[in-house]
Amino acid sequence: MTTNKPARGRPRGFDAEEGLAAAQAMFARDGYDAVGVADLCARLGVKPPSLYAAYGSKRALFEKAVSRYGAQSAAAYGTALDDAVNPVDLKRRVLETALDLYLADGPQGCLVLANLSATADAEIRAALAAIVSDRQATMAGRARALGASPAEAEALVSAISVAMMGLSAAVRAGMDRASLQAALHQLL
Amino acid sequence: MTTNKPARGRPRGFDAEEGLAAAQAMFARDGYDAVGVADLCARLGVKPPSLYAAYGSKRALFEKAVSRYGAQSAAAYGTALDDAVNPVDLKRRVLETALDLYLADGPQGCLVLANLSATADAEIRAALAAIVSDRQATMAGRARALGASPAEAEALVSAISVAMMGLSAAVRAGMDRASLQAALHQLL
DNA sequence: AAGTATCTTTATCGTTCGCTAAAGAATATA
DNA sequence: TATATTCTTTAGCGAACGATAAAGATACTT
Repeated sequence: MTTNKPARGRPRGFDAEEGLAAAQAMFARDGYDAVGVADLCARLGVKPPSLYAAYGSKRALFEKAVSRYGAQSAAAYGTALDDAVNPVDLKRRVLETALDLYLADGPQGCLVLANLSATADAEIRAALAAIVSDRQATMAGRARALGASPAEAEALVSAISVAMMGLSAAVRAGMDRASLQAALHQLL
Repeated sequence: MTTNKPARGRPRGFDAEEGLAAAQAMFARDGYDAVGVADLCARLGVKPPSLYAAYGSKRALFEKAVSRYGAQSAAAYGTALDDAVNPVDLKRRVLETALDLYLADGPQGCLVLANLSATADAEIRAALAAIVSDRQATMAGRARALGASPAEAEALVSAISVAMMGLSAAVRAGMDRASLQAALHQLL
């Protein structure tokens, strides 16, 4: 989709999309605060001005990484919502999808939830909270479409949200997959 | 218990226990990384050298705050474990106790779990992880005493741990008490 | 009163942070 | 070839961080 225009000046010496993917992995593993501009530059083999020319700022780079993560995970969650046949089944499918996602590419948890909990930057927390809020609204709508009352849908979404936050934190705390699955089935 | 020795040199100009309580509240609300030495000094009405003379370092102060938190919460969790009549009841009692604790004195969540998720300092994370591990061992022992098999006790403790992490994170994310309670009862 | 021990204040130190001005290098167009 | 445009490098800025040396203040002990 990124139409390769003829390009005017000196071409960029690195792949911006690869760099974004690497940055996303670093932010997911270590968190926004713990990943420094120097770390990112070292990983991308680039000096700070190149990184700033390509992405604008550390925050902008993080937000691009969050967008990328959202696009990646949207398909999995969409399938879970589409396939659900009733509200309780929705909860099970969403949480199992989440756990699979959190354990993919190493035990990194959820980029959104982990940084919502961990980042000191208030503006970033607000942006992440808005994403979570959107997710919750989508789930509540689907739950109502599956027959839940508004109050039931709210409660269901709250339970899913708490469980997702717990799973993300537990994954990052090092809990192994078997224990996580045992925990999840106890919470369904 | 703190025997007031006659005191030798110039007396301290502030109450170290009050300062510790204030620091604990700050660490609980904002997290270890986000609370600076300057913030602590401003809150205690003290210059850095006084704070360092009294507590040693920012990390030492945090660890004292964690100890204090542990002593405060031990009674509540002890009651929950003591009163439990079977493993499932134990889970319910521990999680309800946790939620009450997390909402006391403002929506601060769990000092241990919140900082385990949020802090960039690896040594602090390790110390907090050890505390969590101890807690888990205690709960598993009590679950076995109430008739759970070793495997059942492990699964139960994993579920409790995931739920506690989720509750702490959800509290800190601003979820209201009613939603938290609805979520909790869906996860029991 | 003299001496000693402890705390408080002032004024930083050295490091790391995110970020950028200025100059050089590589591509396009004219 | 000349010029414009864009990226990269070198070098470093200003701010915030945790922490401290040195000097002054206040208590107890002798």
